[in-house]
Amino acid sequence: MAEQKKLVAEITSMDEDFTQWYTDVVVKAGLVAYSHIKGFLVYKPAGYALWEAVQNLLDARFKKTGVENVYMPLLIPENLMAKEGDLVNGFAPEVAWVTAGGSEPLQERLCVRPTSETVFSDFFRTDVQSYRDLPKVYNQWCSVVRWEKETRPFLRSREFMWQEGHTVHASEEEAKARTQQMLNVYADFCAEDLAIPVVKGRKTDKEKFAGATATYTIEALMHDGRALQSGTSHDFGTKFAEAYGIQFTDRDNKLKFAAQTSWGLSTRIIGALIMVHGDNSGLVLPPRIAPTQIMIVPIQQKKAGVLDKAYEIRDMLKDFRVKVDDTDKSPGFKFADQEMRGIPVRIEIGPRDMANGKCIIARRDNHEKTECDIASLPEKMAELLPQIQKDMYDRAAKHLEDHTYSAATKEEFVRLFTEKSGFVKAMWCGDQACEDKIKEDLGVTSRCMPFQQETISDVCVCCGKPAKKMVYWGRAY
RNA sequence: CGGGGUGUGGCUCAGCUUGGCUAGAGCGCCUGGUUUGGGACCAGGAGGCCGCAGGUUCGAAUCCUGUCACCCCGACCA
Repeated sequence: MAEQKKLVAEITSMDEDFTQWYTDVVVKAGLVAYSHIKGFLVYKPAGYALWEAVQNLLDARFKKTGVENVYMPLLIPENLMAKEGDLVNGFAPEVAWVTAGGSEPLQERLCVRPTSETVFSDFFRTDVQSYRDLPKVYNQWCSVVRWEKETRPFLRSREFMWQEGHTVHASEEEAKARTQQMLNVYADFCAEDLAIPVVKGRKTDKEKFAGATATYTIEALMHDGRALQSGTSHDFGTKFAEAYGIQFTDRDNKLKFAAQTSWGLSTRIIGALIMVHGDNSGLVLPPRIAPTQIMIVPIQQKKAGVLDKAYEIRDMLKDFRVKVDDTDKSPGFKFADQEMRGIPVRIEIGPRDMANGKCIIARRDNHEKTECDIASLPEKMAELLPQIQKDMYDRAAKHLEDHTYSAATKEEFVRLFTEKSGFVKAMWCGDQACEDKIKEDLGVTSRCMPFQQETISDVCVCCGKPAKKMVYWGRAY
């Protein structure tokens, strides 16, 4: 039953053309539609439901750590944006501007937020006066705009939805602890809810967020061996506080600059979900995130009692997110369509099964079909859905492991990136010139300096000087 | 921003080179019927200022000029 043959004719095989496969899945699974503006997407119900599920699961994790949600303005005056030099320079090329209100030109142009450090900082400036006001652990769910030149659904769009957390603290240690805490929230969310294993680490100075003192990241590996930065957490130290004047009086009656963090995870994570778990029949959703977990397909649904039985099964399974496909499409169409959409479990029920009180259960992740007593379905599903979740994580973890290589020498490094796709662990001297050269020569970037360091050799894989850090390298989306 | 390509019913495209009748196909959609365990079939039906503006011509989807948009490939990015 676990046949690999392509059951759905409309999508390109992922081995043939991974990029085209991705586009086909995104469109055919009904996640998004293109709009009239490049890089701005219509999120259809199936796509938005995924984002809602991300929001619900992640927000619940945030709240457990004391996060409060707020909302900040969409537009930022140019002078406010300009106060922190690195940030402006970092985002300047991709900012969209509002220059007129109605028919009147504006005195000062307004930028559509590419990220909200500036507005949060400006707000904190007046809102924080005493150590008693700290910490403030805020988050907003919103969309931001970055005028990207090349766009891909979910992976890189000009408008994208995300959450951005912004916090202020009385000490730099506390801020640093918060960045790591949130990075762990992201990593746990990916592993437990999305069944996506990630590598946790710190970004090099070249790759870090404009204006941050340190950027931490979770990096995931897609099915084609390319890396995707899936969530970031930034430590600002007191840098923004100094630029925006966020000072507070501490216990010792001294005026001090506050320490800040920010952390974000975007709709890009949906791209990761597609590219980590998807197969040649389409999307494959882990049960915990799947908007619909079980779809019941009645066979010969016009025969007396069949639809009633399907609804009866649905009611038995009301602890799960379950639906009956009672459209008048043929069963074959429904099977293929639901596979395209990634629904984790399908239950087939027809006259043949009804006669002996059984039904067919089909797993989306491995195409396995089994027979099951209708009466024992609730227990069976309570067991099967977590099993699928676990199997999907294990498969992704094995893929990550199998596609993570080590290179001790430059020759090995070059060979691996020429012959293989995935992460390559290699030593680095800490000099940006080597990062630049590696990018130039191989099109490969440093993904992160993992928290779990190893010593592969003593010297930099690029220049041969003494090594400072072990780095995960990869081709990134 | 540089190089290449494409704009024709909801979608994928044909027609354009060599201007000419009422602009076509497949898919999808609607109605009715027969079907239903891996993308069903029959019959009937609806739907198009040919991206936009101007020009040439008796006549333009087709030729010319301009313009806009999108796609692909490179330099920048969650």
